[in-house]
Amino acid sequence: MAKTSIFNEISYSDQDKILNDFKARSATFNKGVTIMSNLRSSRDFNIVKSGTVDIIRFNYNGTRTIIETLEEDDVFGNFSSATSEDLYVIADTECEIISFNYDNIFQRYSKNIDLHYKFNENVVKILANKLQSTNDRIQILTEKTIRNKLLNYFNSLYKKNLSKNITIPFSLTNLADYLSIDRSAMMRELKNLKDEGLINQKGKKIQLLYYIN
Amino acid sequence: MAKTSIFNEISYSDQDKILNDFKARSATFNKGVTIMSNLRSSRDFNIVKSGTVDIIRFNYNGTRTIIETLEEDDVFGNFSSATSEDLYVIADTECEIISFNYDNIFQRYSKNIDLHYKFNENVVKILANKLQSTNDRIQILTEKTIRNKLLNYFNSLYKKNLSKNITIPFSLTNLADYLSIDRSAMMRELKNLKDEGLINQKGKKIQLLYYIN
DNA sequence: CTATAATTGTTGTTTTTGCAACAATTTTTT
DNA sequence: AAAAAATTGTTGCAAAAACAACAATTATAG
Repeated sequence: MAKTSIFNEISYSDQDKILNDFKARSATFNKGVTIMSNLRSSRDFNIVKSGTVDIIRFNYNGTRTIIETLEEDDVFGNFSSATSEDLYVIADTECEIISFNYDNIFQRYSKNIDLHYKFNENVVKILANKLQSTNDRIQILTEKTIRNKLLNYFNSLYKKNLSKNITIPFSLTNLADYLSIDRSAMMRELKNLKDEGLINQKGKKIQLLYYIN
Repeated sequence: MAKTSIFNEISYSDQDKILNDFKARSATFNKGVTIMSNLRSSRDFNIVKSGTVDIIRFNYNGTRTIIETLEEDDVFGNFSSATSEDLYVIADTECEIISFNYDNIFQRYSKNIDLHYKFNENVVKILANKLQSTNDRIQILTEKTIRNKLLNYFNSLYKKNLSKNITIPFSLTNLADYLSIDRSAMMRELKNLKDEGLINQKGKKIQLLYYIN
């Protein structure tokens, strides 16, 4: 199941019809702007059409954590977070967001229904995909040691890019947070991996020196 | 978004039409039987119509871990697992499973299309729901201490049942596995929680004595 | 261009967790 | 009903991770 875009196999003119029929809203946001402040209670299904977006949790101590970084064609909505979390969606770069209301998507129209059906198919595929990457994340988190979390995470990047030269898509500080481990402990473990000749690392650039698969 | 069944708002006679149009297969399995042995490579979308099934991973050391326990109306498919995992689906009790092939679901028929559209709506809602509970699980796993993992997990059960008297739905051994913590360390922490008067616990029965929300 | 903020890199110490091993209890099988 | 298997409950000890604190480097903003 390869990555599907919401408008996969839908022509531009048909895309317009869909946007129109489903009363979708399109908006552009400048870098740093808060796109949404209460993701959990949103009734929208949103697509990142261009740019990148961060999903962020503010911790009780005032610090903020990046839960996820989304790129073009990624989607977000209330399904993106746990039931008790309250998340913010923030523009990481200038970006365009298209928003559908759930109720509108499921409204059946006599016209263009074939088209709507295709759109729904894409939505299903995207959600199934997202579910799979969420499960990937769970597998990483269930690893018991920091070393195994790191190696598992590196492998997932390796599989995505099919290259042993990988670049962490966020800061090391955020990586520690993403893997739910202490940053200094992670740095120590990265050093161990380097000393043992398993990886090269300089900042976010990592080269895997071990045999995979 | 309340829990949706795949046939939500679809009459029995219409359900038959859907099963027929989409060439769904229905099968009954006895307790203990392996329903599927290679979930990751499955091209099916499956629904538990009755009974309960376990999704299981066999660890390299020969032990098995329950990844998930599914009940009536729950669904499973290749989206249920991480890309590198190979999982087994096993009947926990006698159960009936309905399987759809992805390609068939997305085929458009001129007849009954309204019905198919409704079915697709339900599929979307179910996947969105599943994504949310998966995110709940991630939130629990990202807790740093065993105590916080336990309390977070208890809270999720509390929210589900709206009662402070909760029953762990699997053995304590499996609970430790689910939370990805050492069993003995978990038992120790349960004892601490009891000693501090935060909970009562006897086997799988737990009573929450602390203030929630 | 300089000052300020953020991130990275490092280390010692404390706390938590995992491991191992075993007895007690409960459940399942024969 | 007895035997076998699985689960629960405990503990000492070793290993791993978190915490804390700070210097060095890099990025950002005025």
